[in-house]
Amino acid sequence: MARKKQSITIKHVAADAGVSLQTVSRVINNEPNVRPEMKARVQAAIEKLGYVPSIAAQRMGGSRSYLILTLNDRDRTIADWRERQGTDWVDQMMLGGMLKCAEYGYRLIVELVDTHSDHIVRELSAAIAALRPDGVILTPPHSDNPVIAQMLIDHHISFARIGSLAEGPGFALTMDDERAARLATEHLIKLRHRRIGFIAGPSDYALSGWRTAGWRATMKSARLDIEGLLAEGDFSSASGRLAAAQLLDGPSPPTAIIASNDRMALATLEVARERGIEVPGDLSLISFDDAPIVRQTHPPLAAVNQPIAEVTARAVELIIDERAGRPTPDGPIVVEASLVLRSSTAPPRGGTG
Amino acid sequence: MARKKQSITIKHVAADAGVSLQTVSRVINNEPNVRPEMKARVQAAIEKLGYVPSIAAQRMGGSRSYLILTLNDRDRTIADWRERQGTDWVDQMMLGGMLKCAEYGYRLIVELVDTHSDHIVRELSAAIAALRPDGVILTPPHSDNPVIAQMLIDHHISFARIGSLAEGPGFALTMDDERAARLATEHLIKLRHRRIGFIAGPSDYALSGWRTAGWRATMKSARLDIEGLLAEGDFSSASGRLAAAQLLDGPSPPTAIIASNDRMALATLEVARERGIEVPGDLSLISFDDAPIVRQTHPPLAAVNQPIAEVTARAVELIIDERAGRPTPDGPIVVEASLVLRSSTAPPRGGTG
DNA sequence: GTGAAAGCGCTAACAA
DNA sequence: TTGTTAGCGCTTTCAC
Repeated sequence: MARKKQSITIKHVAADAGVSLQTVSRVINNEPNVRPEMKARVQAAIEKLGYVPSIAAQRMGGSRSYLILTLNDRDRTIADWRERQGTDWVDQMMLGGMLKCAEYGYRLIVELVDTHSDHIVRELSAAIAALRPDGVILTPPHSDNPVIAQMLIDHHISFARIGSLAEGPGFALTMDDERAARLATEHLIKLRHRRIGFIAGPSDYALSGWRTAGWRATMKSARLDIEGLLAEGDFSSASGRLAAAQLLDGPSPPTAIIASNDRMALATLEVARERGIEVPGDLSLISFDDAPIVRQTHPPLAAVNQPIAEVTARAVELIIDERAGRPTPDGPIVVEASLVLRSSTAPPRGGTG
Repeated sequence: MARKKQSITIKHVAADAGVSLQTVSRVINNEPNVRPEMKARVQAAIEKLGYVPSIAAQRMGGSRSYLILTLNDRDRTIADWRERQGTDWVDQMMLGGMLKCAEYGYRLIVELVDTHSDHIVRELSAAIAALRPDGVILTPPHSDNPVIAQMLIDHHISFARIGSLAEGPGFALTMDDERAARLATEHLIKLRHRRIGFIAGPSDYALSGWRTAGWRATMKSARLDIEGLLAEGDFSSASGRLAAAQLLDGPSPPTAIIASNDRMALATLEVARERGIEVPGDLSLISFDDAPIVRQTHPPLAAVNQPIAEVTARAVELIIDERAGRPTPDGPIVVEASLVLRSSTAPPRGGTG
């Protein structure tokens, strides 16, 4: 077996095909103005030599880097990994994003960044300078961060914002959290619940507002009172326990609760169990996110399933399309979440709340 | 806010500090032969301008790419992600690998490859040619693949093999599967079990052999018979069911079972439940891997916890050390797995098997 | 200890 | 339609 120490470059291909470097470059990049015959010859040489362009060199030459970065919140991501509860967000992002990237010869790099503004500027600058990615995918809670957006604009980097409805530069993609909350609320109303509690997420996440709004609007349409039925957590388990306690210990507790994420839903389940409140007999429970863990609880939890893989794949596609000069849609892209029913919901005792 | 369209390069730093490009380069790379005074001046300029070296350019210049690749089995990884059971392997690799990479200014890129030999050569070639990684981390079942090793050697790329004991080039890292299986077996023996079944993994994974060997050796030391107590699965749930059935339906079924991964352990739990066999009353159960899911079952499963994050961090460290010319250890690196007890084990009914 | 030169593999702008 | 010429930002020689 020959030791090919020297990797083969565009030069070798050009020599083998008997054409200029530029022609090879044109073939590689699928550019026009190459006769089919030439193209075939070059491609034959590429095949034969097993040539693959160097991304570093392509970058240097001033074109694409074939790198797409995802920006994820460092603390939250690491905490999720450490807890080993199954980090659905990152997993599903990789599933959707990496596979789509691979289709186009791109790579996805996960970049963890600090939430604090001054850190984020430094970290993102460094990542951009070092990697020169072709595109960046923003995830909550960074999706609508104006500082990040401006930096990306300055550097002429395409970007997508997952979980965002804001207009402006960059592609906005949403799973329509408001609609998702509505679905959950309507399901409970249909079961004849009248006192439906809601545990909101932290306000630095735009989606927290949308989810709460969806619940609030649906309750209003059904002429149901929401007095004492809203509590706020920060997505953590501890905050979920507090919120659940607040709702359940009130003067007129809910017969159903929707929690804005899995962790808080699990906390609610715990609190209910401690108080001898049966789920779903005494209390129906619906969760947001549908991470692996909610399928294993007793009872398994109904949940809003977020199509993170799909939305990430779309984000990648949009970035690549834009870079390639293909037309891209205008408004926000909507990939709808769905409600997955399991055995955590039931009619309230007595048939009405 | 100024629009810095043109990113700042080593030239700007050199100009600002009033030195040559070369001197700046030396400072960046911490090379000798720079007077402290010069060094300080250059570093001040770097700070001031917020300069970050371009990885692409560094690569081009013929030095490090600051990229480390992990090679993971495509089908298995995607299947895990799709099932959404919490993909512990990849998560934990990222946790350990990314954080360690970040410490040294490296990035980790997850590369999915096909198991088939001819595909793997093509895919790895392409990845190497495109990315020119400084190092590659091999995971089972690719850790001892001689074709991969030879390619990496040919390209002078450092590599680490996770879950390998083989000598030869590349760093071998192991979680000592044999010892882990011994721990599990000994725990059961101490509980007075005498018929301890073992569900092995597929033979294309070297670690399957080690785990089985650990169980076998421990049984032998305790003078316990293993007749009819070994079944083999392929890490899938279906195979786990078959294996469990094979063991439990035998003439003299085990009072305890060790399964070589979580999925097969869960399958065993299911099969037991179907047959009315109580865990841990009638059957003790220990799992390998300790993925999130086994904490949520009823009962939660005792499991061998694989320190994947730590072992990946070590692998990254070894690669970076080698690249930096620092001394690296000789033999295989051992990061020991531990046995996590939960409520799935108990003495056998009647005190003896 | 420092600097000037050449070149890494590729693409953009130009010329033919 | 094709080929030629400059760079891209950095690191490596090898002088000084």
